[in-house]
Amino acid sequence: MIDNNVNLVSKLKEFSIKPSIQRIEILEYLMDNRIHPNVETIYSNLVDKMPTLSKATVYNTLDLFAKKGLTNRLYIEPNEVRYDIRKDAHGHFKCEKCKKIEDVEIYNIETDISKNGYNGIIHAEEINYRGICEACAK
Amino acid sequence: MIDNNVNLVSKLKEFSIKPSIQRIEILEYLMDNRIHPNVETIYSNLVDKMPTLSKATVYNTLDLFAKKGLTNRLYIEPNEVRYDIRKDAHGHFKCEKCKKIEDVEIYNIETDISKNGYNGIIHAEEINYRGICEACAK
DNA sequence: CTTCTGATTAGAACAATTATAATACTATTT
DNA sequence: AAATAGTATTATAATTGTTCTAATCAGAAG
Repeated sequence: MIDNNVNLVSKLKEFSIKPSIQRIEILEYLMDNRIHPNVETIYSNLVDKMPTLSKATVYNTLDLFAKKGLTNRLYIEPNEVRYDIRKDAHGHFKCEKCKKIEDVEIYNIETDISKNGYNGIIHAEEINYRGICEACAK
Repeated sequence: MIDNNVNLVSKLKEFSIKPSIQRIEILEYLMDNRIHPNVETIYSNLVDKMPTLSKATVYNTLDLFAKKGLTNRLYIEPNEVRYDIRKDAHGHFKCEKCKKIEDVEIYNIETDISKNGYNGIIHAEEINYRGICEACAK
């Protein structure tokens, strides 16, 4: 546990984020639960452990994480932001039946629009699919 | 005008949508304004012409259009759904400065995840970029 | 110890969306 | 033409994710 916290703290420091108990706990939750959670899910899972936690803190923390490049914001849901700590290029699949969001591997991808003559500055890229997932399809 | 409406009506029928005045007007707005509007924008632009229009009708109509495959719902914004009538494969670029959403062409794209061994049923695909657009970048 | 800055909180405010119940319209059948 | 059934539309309330704001807290700096 202590050893684990050392890792979490150094992870935060690696991204120039000052560690606080709330930030460590939120980071730990994200790393242990790769389910692309929303703020509500994160909050309700941590509030038992940290009774003084507020939703605003979760929002603030995740905004900070995103700004520092530690997490990505996912806009795959119409009405809520999801968060993903996995940083390598991959896509997401939202199952319309079971509602789960899965990572999907995307090989051979060529979506670098700068190679297509686009000269804007790209900060983030997101590839989303919607449909029926493998488990629900059969 | 009458001629134009004929086109709009046949477009609706092509997608098995029963024409109504509201549906014709909303479709016309989408075809004339390729700005990926949200419900609010569509509503406020049409309410002068059709004073009895309600937002619920706009929501219902766009949900119907999406279900029938006439439009796509875009989740590029955190808290609101945008609508796009263009149906060929392309991406979207949201400028964080001027807030505009542009279409971006994506050539050489290989995002067909079924080719990567994914066996789910894909209903929709979305590729979003965020950053600073060409106009704001220079 | 005091001051200052940034972190955190709690709760109000806001805005997009959905749900619901009532009303109006349209087409069909009698 | 009248009655009926089914759909379209409305108006409003309710819900919900997010942001804002003012107050408090914790820790660092002087």
